Amino acid sequence: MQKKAPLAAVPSMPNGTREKILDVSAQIFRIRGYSDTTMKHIADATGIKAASIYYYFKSKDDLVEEVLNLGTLRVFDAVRQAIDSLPPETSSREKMVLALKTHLKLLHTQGDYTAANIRLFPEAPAPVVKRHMSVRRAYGHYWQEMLSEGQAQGAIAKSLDVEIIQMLLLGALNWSVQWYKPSLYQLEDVSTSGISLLFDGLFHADEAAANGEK
Amino acid sequence: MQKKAPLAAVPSMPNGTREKILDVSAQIFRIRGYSDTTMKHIADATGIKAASIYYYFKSKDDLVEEVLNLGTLRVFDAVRQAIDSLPPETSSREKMVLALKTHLKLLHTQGDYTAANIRLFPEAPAPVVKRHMSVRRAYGHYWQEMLSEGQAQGAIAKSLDVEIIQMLLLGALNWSVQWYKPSLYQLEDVSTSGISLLFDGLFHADEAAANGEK
DNA sequence: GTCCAATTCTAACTAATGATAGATAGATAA
DNA sequence: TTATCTATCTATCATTAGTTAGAATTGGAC
Repeated sequence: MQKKAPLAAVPSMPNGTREKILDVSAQIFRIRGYSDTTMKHIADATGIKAASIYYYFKSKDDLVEEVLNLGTLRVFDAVRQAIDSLPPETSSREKMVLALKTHLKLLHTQGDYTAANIRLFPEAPAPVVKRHMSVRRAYGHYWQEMLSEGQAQGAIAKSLDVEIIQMLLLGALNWSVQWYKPSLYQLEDVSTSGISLLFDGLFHADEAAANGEK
Repeated sequence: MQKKAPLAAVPSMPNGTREKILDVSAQIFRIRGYSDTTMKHIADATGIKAASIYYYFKSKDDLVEEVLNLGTLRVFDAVRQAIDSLPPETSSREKMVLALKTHLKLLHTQGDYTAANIRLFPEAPAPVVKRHMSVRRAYGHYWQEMLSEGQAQGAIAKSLDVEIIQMLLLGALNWSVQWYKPSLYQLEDVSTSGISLLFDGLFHADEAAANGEK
C-alpha cells in the first residue's frame, strides 16, 4: 500500500473536500439519478472512500437535498440578478425575454446542479422533496409575479391563467434538458424558437421575426 | 412455444394474469418510479407472489420495457385514430388542436401507462430506454409531419424549426403530469391555455379568445 | 381416475448498498 | 511533550432486491 498524498494540504482553504463532494455528486446524480447513484460512485469520483462522505454529510438524503437546493437556487439567483441589473423602466416583455434566456442558459451551460435538479426531482425520497419544495415555490412565485406584471402592462393576454402559464413554460424549458444535445442544435436556436413561440404563437411568429423581434 | 405478448396496438381484455401484472405495474411505476418499485410491490398488488412474475416476464427490465412501450403506443394510437377520423379536408390547425387535446387527455385520463411512461423515461436502465426509443421516435415524427404540414399550409410560421417546436411542445404537455392536480384546475383549462398559448402566443391570446378561438 | 402441462408457491442465494464503529496519521494547541 | 482535533481509512453489519430452483397445486384431456 503506498502512501497517499495528504489531501488537506491547504489549510487556508477549509473544506475543499466538501465542495468537491457536492460538485461530483451533482455530476453523477445528473446522469444516474438518485437510486442508481451509490455513495461509492461519489466517493470514487471524489478520490476518497465512501465512509468519509459521512464526515461531511449526515446521510445520502442530506447530500441529495443540498444538491437539489443548490440547483434551484443557482438558476433563481442568476435570473434575479439578471433582472435586477436592468434599468427600472425596462418593459415587462423584455424582462421576461431575459429571464427566459437566462433560465435556459443556466440550465445548460452552468452545470450539473441545475440538470441534476431536474433529474432528481421526481425520484428523490418524498421527505427530501417536500423540504426542497419551499425553494422551488419561491422561484415559481417569482415567475408568476413577473407574468402578472406582464399581464398588468398588457404584454400578456388577460384570458390566460398566470399559474398555468408558468407551469407550462418552465415545464417546456426544463424538459429541454432531456432532449437537448449541443451537437444537433444551437442553444441559441432553442432560445429563439421558445421566445418566438411564447410571445407570438405558432402563427404570428413570422410577423414578429419580420418586425425584428423587439 | 411460449405465449407471446400480443403486438396489437389496443389491448382488448385486461383479464389474464399477464395483463393484470402489466396494469398493476404501470400503476405502481407511475408513483414510485423504476428503482423504488420492487417485484414484491407488484406481486402484492397483483395478488400473487413475486417469483410468479417470472413466469410471464423474463426480468424486471423486460416488464418495464413493455410498460414503457404501451405507454407511448396508447397515446400514439389514440391521437392517430382521432386524426384519422377527421374529414380529409380538415385544416391543419384543427388537426393540431385535436392532436394536442387528445394527447393531453390520454396523458391524464386514460391511465397509468402514459403517466408511468413519462415518469420512467429518465430513470429506466439505459438499454431498456434505448430499445424503447424507436417507438418514441415514431410518435415524434408523426407530430413533426403534422407540424410541417401546418407550416406548408401557412398555419405555422416558416421561421420556426419544426423539430424544436415538437420537442418544446410535447415537453410542456408531458411535464404537466408532474404538476397537474385535478383539484386545482380543470384539465380543460390547461388544454385551453395550452392551445391559446401555442397558436397565438402570450400577447394575441385575448384577440383569439374574442374571435371565438376558431 | 390418471396424466400432463400450465401456473403459482416456498425457500434460498447472491450481490449490492447505506450506514456505523473504531483505528490511524498528521496537525495544532497547551 | 502531551493532549486534542481533523480528516480519512479499514472492516463490518444489517437489510434489501432481483433472481433461481424446485416443489406443490390446479384444471382439462383422455
